Amino acid sequence: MGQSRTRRPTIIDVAERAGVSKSTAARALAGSSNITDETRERVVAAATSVGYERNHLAVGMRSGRSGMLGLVIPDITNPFWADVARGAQDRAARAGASLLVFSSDWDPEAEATHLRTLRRARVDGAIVNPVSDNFDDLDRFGLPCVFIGSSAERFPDVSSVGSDIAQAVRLGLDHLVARGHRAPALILGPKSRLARARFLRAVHEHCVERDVDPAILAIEDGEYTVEGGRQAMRRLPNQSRVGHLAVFAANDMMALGAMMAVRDAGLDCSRDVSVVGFDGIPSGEFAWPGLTTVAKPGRDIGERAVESLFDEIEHKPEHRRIYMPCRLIERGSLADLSTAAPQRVAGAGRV
Amino acid sequence: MGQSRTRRPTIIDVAERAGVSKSTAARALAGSSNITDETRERVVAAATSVGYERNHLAVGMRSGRSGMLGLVIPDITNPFWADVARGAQDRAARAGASLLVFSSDWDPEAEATHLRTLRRARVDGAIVNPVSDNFDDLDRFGLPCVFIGSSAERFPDVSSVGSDIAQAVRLGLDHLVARGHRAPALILGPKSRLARARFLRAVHEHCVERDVDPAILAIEDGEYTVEGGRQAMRRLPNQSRVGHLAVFAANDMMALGAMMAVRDAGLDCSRDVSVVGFDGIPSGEFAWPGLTTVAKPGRDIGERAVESLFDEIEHKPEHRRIYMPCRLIERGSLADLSTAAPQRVAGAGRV
DNA sequence: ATCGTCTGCGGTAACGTTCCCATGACGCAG
DNA sequence: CTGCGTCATGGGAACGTTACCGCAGACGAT
Repeated sequence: MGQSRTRRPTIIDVAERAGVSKSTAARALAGSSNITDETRERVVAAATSVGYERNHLAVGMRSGRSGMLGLVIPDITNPFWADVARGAQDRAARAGASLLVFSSDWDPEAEATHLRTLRRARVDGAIVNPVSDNFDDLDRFGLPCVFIGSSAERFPDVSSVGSDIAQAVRLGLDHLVARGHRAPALILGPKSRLARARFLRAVHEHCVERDVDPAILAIEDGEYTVEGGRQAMRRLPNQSRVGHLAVFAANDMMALGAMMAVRDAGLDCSRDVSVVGFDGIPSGEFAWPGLTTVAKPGRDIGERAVESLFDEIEHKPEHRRIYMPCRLIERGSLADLSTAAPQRVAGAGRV
Repeated sequence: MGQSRTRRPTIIDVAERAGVSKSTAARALAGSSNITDETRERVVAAATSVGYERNHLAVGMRSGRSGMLGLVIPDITNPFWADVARGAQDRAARAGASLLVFSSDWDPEAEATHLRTLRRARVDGAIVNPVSDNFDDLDRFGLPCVFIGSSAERFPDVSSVGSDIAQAVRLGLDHLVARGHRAPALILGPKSRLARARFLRAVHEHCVERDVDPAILAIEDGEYTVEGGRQAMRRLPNQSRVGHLAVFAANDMMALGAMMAVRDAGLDCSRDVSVVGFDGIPSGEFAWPGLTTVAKPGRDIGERAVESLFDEIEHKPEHRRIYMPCRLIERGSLADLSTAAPQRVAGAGRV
């Protein structure tokens, strides 16, 4: 309504008002060297009185630093990634930087487009969950860069932050074993994804330590979606062999889909089938039964990624790989077979 | 790895390479007037060969337009708001603009801080879900601005985009009535929120049209959270009076909380109690039973908000209020009493 | 008293872009 | 042949900021 559509005041307006040169005004506002207290106060007073606000574009132009960071994630609509974005945004804001967020939709082309946009916007650096497998595309960023997620492993020369999948798998399996499920079936992501391989490797190691032959584990693949989990569950050998089927899914969405498949089949989750997920998305809390899952610290990952990115921008050339610990969230989707009358599975002992 | 850490090429580099002046290079790259085809081609070739990319900071500085927009929402972690952000981001990208996203956490102070940050970043405009009730704070933006959400009603002089709550309530109530629930209880948000009043008004109108006295509706308030819904549900007069309790919640999170309270009480949702939500968040799909809800078009709202913001920036001074239609998502949380043997409620007729 | 040094401040250039104006070449009409 | 209009191009300024350099005055030391 009443807001005057006039030009925003510049440092020159401030200088004139304070009766000094713009150099002096700039120095006073920068807070630094060789200024009389009296002058500084006059400048500061003038600045607030005209409502001066430093123009970041001009600063960026002069300094070569825009004070902006980019974040490219597969899907801001997925609560896990939103959590990452949230952490990154907070951490950036604390350092006085702003965050440009883009969703790549798992599309390498969209990813490339967004990265070009970020470069043009002159962001100081970017955090990317690489969807593309193409090293050349990524190498040509010409931008300080930090990767998120397992696929980052593909690019050994770029700093990365991710969750500690080995520890997470261990957490999930320990819990399963403690509840009497010694050889759970696995629902994994597409074979093309590196995360799948890492998950599987961790499972194998855990099995070997427990003298369980990993080969006996039933495995189904699917897309990282509800529908993918649902279909994978349907393909899983049903519990003809064992009295109770336990499933460890590599993703909460898939786990929820698996639970739906269980219901579709007229069975009961946790009585007939146990499900453990991986991610820690809020939907798992509202499912019935609540989804027991291994939660990734999305927010922390976002924060650490920004910190790593700052290091990268400062040319501290220590490319690092950071793995954040996950934690188990126990809800109702896992049956406790350990205290119940031992069934075939629980009593199977070492296979 | 091998990327050279050299200076990014400027238009002057392009000009030199093409053997023309920077003015000519600029004209050629702008695609416009009075350029020989031959020169233009030479410049374009030079540009691609040195990998030139226009510096948006410099453009912004020269033109006074940064090509960036701001979005301030309560919580990016909430899927509904993430959806809004997604729509806004897409629409902005289509117009060649970038989006700065901030979460205010329902905190007026954080909101003010973020708006200051946006002003300093020299965004061309901002989309805000106003948390603050303080008109002065908001008026002093000095930024082209579009509001989202019901609270925007408080500020009649600012364009706004929101969901059509009247239509949404009608949709929900029509569905409830069609299923035989003539007088559902309501779980609403805090009295301070304008959205509550609008919701309630729409309910009243609907009741009056059906010759139902609105006063007979049981109403409980709560925070817009799962816990808020859970507690509100507990306070609701239980079904001593009526055989079956139907609840219309003003928010999906509250609806999910209500469903949890039903389970806590040892009752069954949809057999003993029906619940209808409002928002359309994904969690409602995975709850059991699936949450029947009125879904807001978050993504569309984000897109339209950006379009309105562009109008605002162009100084088209038609402050407008846009209400987007909602749609019903039918899942399992609502019992159908219309076909079943009419119970007391269904048979109650007009009260 | 003179010289050197230090301190506070002003002038100016530079970041990369675009826009306005000037300049020179060329064609065409008088 | 001259004058004028048109068109492609070049030169320069401006956007707002900061860093560097230089200058003037003050003050201590010789």
